[in-house]
Amino acid sequence: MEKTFNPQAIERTLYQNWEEKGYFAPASDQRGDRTPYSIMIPPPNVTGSLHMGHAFQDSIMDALIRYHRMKGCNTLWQVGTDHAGIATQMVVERKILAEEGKTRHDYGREAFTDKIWEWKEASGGTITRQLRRLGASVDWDTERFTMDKGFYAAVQEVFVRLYEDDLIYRGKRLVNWDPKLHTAISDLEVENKEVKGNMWHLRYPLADGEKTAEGKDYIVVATTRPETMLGDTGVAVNPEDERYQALIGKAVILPLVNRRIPIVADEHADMEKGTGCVKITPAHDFNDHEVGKRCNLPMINVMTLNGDIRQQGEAYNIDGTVNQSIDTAIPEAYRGMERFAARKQIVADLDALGLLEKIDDHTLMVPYGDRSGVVIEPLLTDQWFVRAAPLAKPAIEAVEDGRIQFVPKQYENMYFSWMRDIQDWCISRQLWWGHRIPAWYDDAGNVYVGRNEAEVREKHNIPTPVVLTQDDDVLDTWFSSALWTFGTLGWPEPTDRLNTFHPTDVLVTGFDIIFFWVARMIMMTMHFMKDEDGKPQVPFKYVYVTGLIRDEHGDKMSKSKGNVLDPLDMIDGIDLEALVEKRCGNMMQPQLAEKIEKRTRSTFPDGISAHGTDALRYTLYSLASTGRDINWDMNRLEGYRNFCNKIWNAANYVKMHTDDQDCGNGDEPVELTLADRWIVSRLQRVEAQIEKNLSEFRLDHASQNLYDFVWNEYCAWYLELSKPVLWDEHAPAERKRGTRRTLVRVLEAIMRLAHPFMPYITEAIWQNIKHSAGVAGDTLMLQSYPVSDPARIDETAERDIEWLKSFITGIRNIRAELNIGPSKPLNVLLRNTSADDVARLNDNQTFLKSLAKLEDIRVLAAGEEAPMATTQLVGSMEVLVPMAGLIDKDKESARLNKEIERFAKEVARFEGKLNNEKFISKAPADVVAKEQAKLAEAQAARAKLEEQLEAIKAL
RNA sequence: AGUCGGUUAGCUCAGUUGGUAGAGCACCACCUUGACAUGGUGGGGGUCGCUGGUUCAAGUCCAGUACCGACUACCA
Repeated sequence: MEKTFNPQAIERTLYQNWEEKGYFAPASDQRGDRTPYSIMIPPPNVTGSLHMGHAFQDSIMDALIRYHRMKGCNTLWQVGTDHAGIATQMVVERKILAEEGKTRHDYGREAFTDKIWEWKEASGGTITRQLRRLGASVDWDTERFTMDKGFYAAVQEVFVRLYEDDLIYRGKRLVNWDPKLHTAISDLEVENKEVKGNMWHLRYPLADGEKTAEGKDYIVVATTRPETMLGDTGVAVNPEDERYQALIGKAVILPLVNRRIPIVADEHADMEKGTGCVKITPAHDFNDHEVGKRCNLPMINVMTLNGDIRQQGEAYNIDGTVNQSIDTAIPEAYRGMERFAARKQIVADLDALGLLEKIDDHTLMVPYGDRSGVVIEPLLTDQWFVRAAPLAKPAIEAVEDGRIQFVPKQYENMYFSWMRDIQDWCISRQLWWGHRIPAWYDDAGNVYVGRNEAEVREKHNIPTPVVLTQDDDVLDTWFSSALWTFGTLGWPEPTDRLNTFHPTDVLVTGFDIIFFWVARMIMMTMHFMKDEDGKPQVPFKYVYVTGLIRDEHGDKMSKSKGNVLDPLDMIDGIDLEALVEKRCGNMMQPQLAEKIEKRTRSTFPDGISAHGTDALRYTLYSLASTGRDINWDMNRLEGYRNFCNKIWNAANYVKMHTDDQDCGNGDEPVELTLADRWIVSRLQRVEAQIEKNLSEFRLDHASQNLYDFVWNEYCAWYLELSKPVLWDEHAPAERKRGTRRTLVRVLEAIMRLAHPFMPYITEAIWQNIKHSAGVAGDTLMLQSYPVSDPARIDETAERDIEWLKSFITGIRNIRAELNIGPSKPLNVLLRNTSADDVARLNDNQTFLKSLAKLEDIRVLAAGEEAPMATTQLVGSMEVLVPMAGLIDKDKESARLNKEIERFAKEVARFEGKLNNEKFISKAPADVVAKEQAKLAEAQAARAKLEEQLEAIKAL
């Protein structure tokens, strides 16, 4: 082993070896009871790269997988990537525009999708390479892609069956239209942002000479979108509204357009808001659309797919059929105008006509496309939808009755609130990259759905001369990823893999995609996957919802903020210039570069040093608490890098004393010291803690348990306690043998315990010590996970070591207080010793002398006068360090006074409690007894310290 | 507007069924002793957002309140 821990020297070769040997595959391992345990990786975008969120979630999955694999489960971690429709298509479109000045239309559909496949082949490996660096023990043999052949078949099958079950339909509906990307998007892909805008109050003249109650010949409607008035087909007032009772059923003349539109009564109109009159544009507003349905108002579409004003409106009845009776002319002035320009013009024209009552400032929520960043337009188009409510019902029940559990549980609320009010899901996208919808049309516009054209022809008896054309649209990416748990296992074929590994055990994901993915996966899986009794199968038993990793200030990591941290840079390190280039180069908004550069230079003046994968992973585990936001902290990373170093050096020490030595693996007798028995006992406890915390997905606690044990017990105390035994030439062979054996076996157990968290360093060390520890095997990965054995918990040894520790700490305390160097040997005297103290003293002279650097320890004889000394208490025993000439009277008095005060406070607190009648009578007896014992102890301590103070003063 | 989080040491965060507040980093002092200075030893530092209530006992349970945040819906 190298002298200092150097992660880069070990990581790559270890991973390669694991992968080559096939240890990640379920079949590689034949130990244990082989209970299936499976996790499906949330498929990252195929052309993406690993960010902190991936590193976080994948590290958690790897820990769970490695833990269960070591426990002897038949373990599958399914890996794969997502074709990521819009995201990938956009990347390639941008690329060809930048490199060739072409658009996708220059290429044509087929050539363009070929181009994307090329790009996928070229850059698709990045994220999987990075997964390897992270140590992810995924089963590479069965890697999947959401557009591979098998998945394609699964998607077609699902679509066809849902259509046959009347759970998919096509229709002209109002959808969220992205005028830049030219596609419909689902509700979830719309981001509502608060924007400062205006409210325009418009006068609509009444028809037929009608007058309002106030005698005016117009009514006033308020709107934030005046341009849509071109498509108004009514004005609504509340049926209860007395002001307008007389006008219901009458009409207004729509200004500029001069269309006569009715005044209708609908509860949508709020009497409290504005004037109480609302213009109704059923083709351009979701609420108005509903009003249109209720009041049977036609819809007039006045916008193009670009979001410009049409040359001529399109009229539909509310059921979507074409309406030819309405005049859909659009005033010439606005034809072809961009939507926001049209808004300006229309307002100006209304003003000129004296129809603009007033303009108010108004803050409103505006919908933006999450990919394009442009304002979304509600638009009437033909789209495919999934009827969500029937699918949601069993999916809700599965969470209600606990077949699926969210961890932390609070996320169930989020799930329920969305699922119980679920809207139909628009699944068609006007893109080229994705799963093409398996629907065909004939010239008459009839639609046929089937697995392929041949099937469609056969089923519907369509002769060859009839031309069928396939639907141009593709499916929402989330439609295919909703099939991930069973699609990856071979469905629709009834494969062994499906039978063995479905339902999966746990889904690890962020709360941000509960709606996008988790909910839809539950719905789809429960519809298609049934167990032997025909009951719906859930996709997974647990949903472990992680928080989102943010930067050190709690800000979301984003390229435009320049605060993105690349997990690979944590592992391998990066110099400042490279980091600046990475953050500022190739930016969509170059004007931010200067600010980002400045920020980067001040946050990382020396770049980022290499910390290794294990340190990165350990940091992620330690941060994996139940909160929703997780603030990244470089200091923690450094702390855990140090932890790795600590482990490495401890292993060096162990090797130094065990390599080629008799480690008690044969038949020779061994003697176990108190320290040996103690560390074995403590090991059982930490094993139990880790087991419990892993079962509750508290990896933060588990990693903390391990850290405490390794650093504060094994390294800080046990290794020190082993030294006097191993250094002592005269120590009996069986004792040395026992200590060597314990030393190396506990280290070996620690390596197994820690392996799911820090796979590299543990494997590297384990390979070095396995022989001394008396274990065989090619890899730590397939060793059994340590199980706590309650029979090996030794409470006596634990109490004895506590005594020893407080003795040693007491001496160290005196050294620090009196400025006595750690290497200066001391003589100590003991007073007020109990039988236990004497016994412990006799058993542990060597330990005490070595760790506290003592020359002699002697119990004061009865009646013997104690010399001038400074004192520490170990329970009721007094440890005296004679201070011939050393004493600083003032300093020592001050120290004693401080101690006395501390105990006096305690005494007061306990006395107060115990004098409380109610406490005595109501608190449980054991609590009272404990308080009494504490009081007595504090009182005794105070008394002794006071005695000493007197003695000092008397000097 | 609704739902759900958060508010604990200078910073980032733990705190499991109510029983005298913890970690890492930072800080102070001392120490290069035969695993480790990416280290060791000792130490300082918190009226647990605020107000009430339940209880012998509240960071922990209940009610209210302030601030911060997320999500959902809506605002003509």
